[in-house]
Formats: sequence, C-alpha cells, structure tokens
Amino acid sequence: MTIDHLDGALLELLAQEPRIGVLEASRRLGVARGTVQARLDRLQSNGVIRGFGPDVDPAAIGYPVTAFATLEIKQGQGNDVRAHLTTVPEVLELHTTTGHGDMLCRLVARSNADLQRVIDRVVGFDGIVRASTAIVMENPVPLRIIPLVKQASGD
Amino acid sequence: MTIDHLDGALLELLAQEPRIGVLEASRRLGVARGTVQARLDRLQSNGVIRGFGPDVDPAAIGYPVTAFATLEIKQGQGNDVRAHLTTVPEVLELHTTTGHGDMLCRLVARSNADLQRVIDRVVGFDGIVRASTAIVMENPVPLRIIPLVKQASGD
DNA sequence: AATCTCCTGGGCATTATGCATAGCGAGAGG
DNA sequence: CCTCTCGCTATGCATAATGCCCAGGAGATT
Repeated sequence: MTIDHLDGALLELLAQEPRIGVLEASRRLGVARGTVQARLDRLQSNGVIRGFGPDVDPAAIGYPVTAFATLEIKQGQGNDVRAHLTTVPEVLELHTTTGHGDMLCRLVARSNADLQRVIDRVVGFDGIVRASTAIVMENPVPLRIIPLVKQASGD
Repeated sequence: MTIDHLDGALLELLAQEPRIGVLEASRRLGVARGTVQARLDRLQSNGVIRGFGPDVDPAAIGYPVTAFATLEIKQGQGNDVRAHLTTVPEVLELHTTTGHGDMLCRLVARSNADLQRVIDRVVGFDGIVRASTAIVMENPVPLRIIPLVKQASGD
C-alpha cells in the first residue's frame, strides 16, 4: 500500500484535529468533499487507519507509573503466558521478541509500590522464568506517527 | 481524577465505534444527550482523553518491522540524544528508564535489512555508547486501554 | 481513439450539532 | 428540617454536516 501526498496531508490533519469532519477537512485541504470521503474510505479499508480510538492517558485515571518488563519464558509455555498476561489489565501491550528476553511488555501501576504488586501478578505464573523491569522516568517522544507518515508519503 | 461507571462505558463505546456521534452514544448508553456531552467535555479537559488521533498502522504504510532498542548514554548527553532521536522518523517512541539501559525506544523499518540502516542512524551519534535491539516477532497484545479503564471505573 | 480511474461540483433528504431553557432528585451544609 | 447546589433529563430550534446520487472533465493506460 502506498500513500500519496494527499493521504499524508489528510492523516496529518486528522492527527492535529481529530474531531474534524469530512467537509471541514476538504476545505482545509482544498479538494472536493467526495475526494476526502474516498481517501478516508480507502485508508480505512486498506488498514492504514485502524481506527480513531480515544487516546486515554493512564496517568489521568490513576496509573501514573509506566514500566517495561522483559520476560524469559520456559520453552513451550508461550501460549499460556500470553493468555495469562492478557488477563492482567495493567499489561497494556505485549510483544514476543528476539534477543535476550523472550517477551517485552508495557505495564502501568498506581505507584511504585503498586508496581510491585503488578509485577508479582505478571511473574507469578509458572511459565515465566525471570523478569527484568525498567521503570519509565520520562517520555521525551510520546508515541507518534506523523513523521513516518510524512516520510512514507514523500514528505 | 476518578472515573465512574458511565465514564467507563462511554470510553469503551468510543473505543469500539470511534466515529460515533454524541447523539448516538447517548442512545446506546441510555442517558440524555447533554449528559454525554458533559462527560465528554470533562474527560477531555481532565486529560483523560488526550485526543482521537487516527490510529495508523506502520506496517500498512511500508514499515512492517518493529523493534525495541535499549540505549546506553554517555553521562550528560541525555538532551542531545533526545534531540537526535526526535529527528528520526522511524523512532516512534522514546522513554528514559531506570535499569540496565538508559533509554528505550520503539523503532520501525521497511525490512530487517532496513532496520540495520535505522539502527545505524539511531546509534550513529556521539552520546550513545551502546545499543541492544530486540526485534518484535509477534504482538499478542496490541496497545490497549479498555481493561484498565474498566478496572479504574469500578468494574 | 477508446477506456478507466480519479477528482470535481452540485443537489437533496436526513440527521447531528451547538446552544438555550426548565424541571427534577439527591446530597451537603446550615 | 430547610434550602442550595449540582448533575441528569427533556425539549426546541437554527445551523451545519452527512450520506447518497449523478454528470462532466482531466490524465493515464491499452
């Protein structure tokens, strides 16, 4: 799937003012309304735009501590561990990786003390051999996509 | 900031059908339109909802490879490194952490070969001493927030 | 030259929004 | 016990956006 310049501009506009409508977007971009509608439909059916989920800040609902945990898994226990971690609400994200660990997950907690509880819950499962945790202090680059979109759409 | 059950249900609804309008949401939730409007306003001004950014899939725009890199930084070079990484579009996210490394960043690339180029660009900077990279194979739990929202809203 | 695809520009019925108003019930403080 | 305040309900109305339609034109492909 390739992204042209209009697609890039549309994504950028949506990122900046997400509640914008199709009509307003077409005005800003200087194209016809139908064009914007068609591009949006295409971007969504191509899977470029997965959705417009509300971006909820965990800190604002009482979970200001973020951490990343690298997990080492017993051979053959991968599926069980996945299933286990899926049930823990504080696990926001889970990846299986190459390298020293086998999995990497993003955790949140109510406090540093609470993080211990979360980690105990995560690690308190038979298939997990070892976990090493890195607590996030700052987040100088929050999750972003626009620079990449610009690059992909030919700047 | 506390979240009650109605807030939780509203967030869940928005997560499932993001392009829903206030009127439709009020119908689904069985409350008055003004109530939904008021809750939404409050959630946004409290920072619980940061925005409704389009969720763009890097894989769909030509960057199917994701990796996490742990960076070790020379003392006192933190700001320079941050500034450097900000300029790299393939760096989607950057955290400073406690633990063995000093920073953790999420990268994407066009291929495994291209990942080498990205890493070279990331690491090719004076303040970075060492980098260890973990390539993502699977993503059993994609970034999610609803389970946490449910927990926070007393569910 | 004929076709295809994409964008344009318009029209039209339906629906949503922003804004305002008034009533009602529950809880807090006097 | 009384009263005040606050949040939810319910409704109305003018304005704006949406979904869907179609005909025409420009550029690229065959």
